[in-house]
Amino acid sequence: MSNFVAVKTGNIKNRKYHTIQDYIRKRIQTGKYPVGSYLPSENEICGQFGTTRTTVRKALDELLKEGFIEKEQGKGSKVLERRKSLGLLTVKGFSGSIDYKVKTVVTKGPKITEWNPVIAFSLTEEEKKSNCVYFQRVRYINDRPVVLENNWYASNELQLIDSDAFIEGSFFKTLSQNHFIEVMGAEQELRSIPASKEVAKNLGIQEGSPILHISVRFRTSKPGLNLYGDLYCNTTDYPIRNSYFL
Amino acid sequence: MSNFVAVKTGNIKNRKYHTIQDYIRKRIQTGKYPVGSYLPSENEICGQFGTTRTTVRKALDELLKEGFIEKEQGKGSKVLERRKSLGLLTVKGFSGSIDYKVKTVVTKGPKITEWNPVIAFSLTEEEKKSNCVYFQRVRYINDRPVVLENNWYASNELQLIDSDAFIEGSFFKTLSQNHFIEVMGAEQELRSIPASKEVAKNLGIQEGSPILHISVRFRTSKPGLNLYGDLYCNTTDYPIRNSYFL
DNA sequence: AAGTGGTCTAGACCACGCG
DNA sequence: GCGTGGTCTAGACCACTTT
Repeated sequence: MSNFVAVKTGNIKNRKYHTIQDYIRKRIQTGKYPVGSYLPSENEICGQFGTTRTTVRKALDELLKEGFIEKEQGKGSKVLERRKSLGLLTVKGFSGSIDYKVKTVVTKGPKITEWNPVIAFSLTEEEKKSNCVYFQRVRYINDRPVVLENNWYASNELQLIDSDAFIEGSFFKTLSQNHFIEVMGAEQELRSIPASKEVAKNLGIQEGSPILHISVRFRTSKPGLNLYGDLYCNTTDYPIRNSYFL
Repeated sequence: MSNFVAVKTGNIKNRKYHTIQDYIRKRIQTGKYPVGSYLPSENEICGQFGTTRTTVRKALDELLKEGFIEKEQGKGSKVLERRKSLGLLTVKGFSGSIDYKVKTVVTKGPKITEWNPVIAFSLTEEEKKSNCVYFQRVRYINDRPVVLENNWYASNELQLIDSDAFIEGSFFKTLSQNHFIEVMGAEQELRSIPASKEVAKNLGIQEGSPILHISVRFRTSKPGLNLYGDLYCNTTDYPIRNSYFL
């Protein structure tokens, strides 16, 4: 009898494992499966959705790839703190180390403006037609400014989010928990350049000293929504780190 | 009856999908499944190994993650050109674009020396005890020197490979095809620094102009073997690119 | 129509972690 | 010893691509 259910499963775009995957992801994003806790066992999930372990495991495998959970044999599937950053460039000391005091200050915006021409990537037609939301942040380590960061996104794709609403100062965390939007990938261009007068002033360094400039486009799970960034990093004391595993 | 076979499958460390995965990977590395060709169909592989599609698909899934193949629904599993570079930093234009003429020249070694203290990562005890193989390369784009690259690895882990033996000038390709060693991941530190006299001379630029310095440790599938790198990049005309997807 | 990969069922035994 | 995730069998139907 339950085979009739099976017949229904192969339907157009109604993949059962997607349903399970989306359900669990949303519960993680809204904190109903808190960070550090364990998901219900695979067999329990089978019961909840009337399916088999093969299908449940496929859903969990996807969440594993997305970085929401990790698996511990003999124990269960644990909800992870943050998404595992795969290849994301991070300032040494940012996120993780306790030896550093980290602070982020929003110095401009968010406000609606025209696109800024410094962006190293070509905008889509839809983005060109739209205005954009812009904001600027300065990141501090041990009370010294280390990164000056400009960000833009198309204002027709996402409302202006006030900086007061940033969860723990993080724009991405806000996107995930309040809008269910996730970062799917990114492209970056890195250059070594002399510091301009404005950058030098913001980072408290000499004009012309070597600065790492990063231009980045983040792609998100919301089609058409990209986040563009323009970062100026003083790497003298805190180099940029990037680790990845296959 | 055939269930008795199932009983045997769960054995210690003899995962059937690993056997299949290793077999296919080795055939790809040695060119028996040439780049661009299609693997035998999943059902054929089932026949060859006396197993079911679930197991074969698990093996192919792993090869997919490792970047050796891609899947095309309705057609088959295709052998990929190179391993998909996940988060690897590459000079814009290197590997892929036809607009650039790329050349690599080995300027020093390979030869056996002492470890160089510039390496930003701490060596393992085994590495400290061993001498190391060192070589230096300069990478050109359109006949202009763009990257000066120093490399080291522990000489007790891998014999000295003569630069003449580098397949297409690539050390990693040589490792894969002749030694079945793959890169499993890497850690990198990036800094923006003024060019030293030696770097300036090698890259044909002014002493003191901003240079991107990358210190990298590649981890390989051979336990204990790491490859260390020390790169100086002139990013004025060719920025460094880094893209990744989840 | 035939062949390929994608999804799914309904079981089974194994290795691991913990009380 | 029991529950958890890890591996595997032996089938089935679906969607996509090509002949």
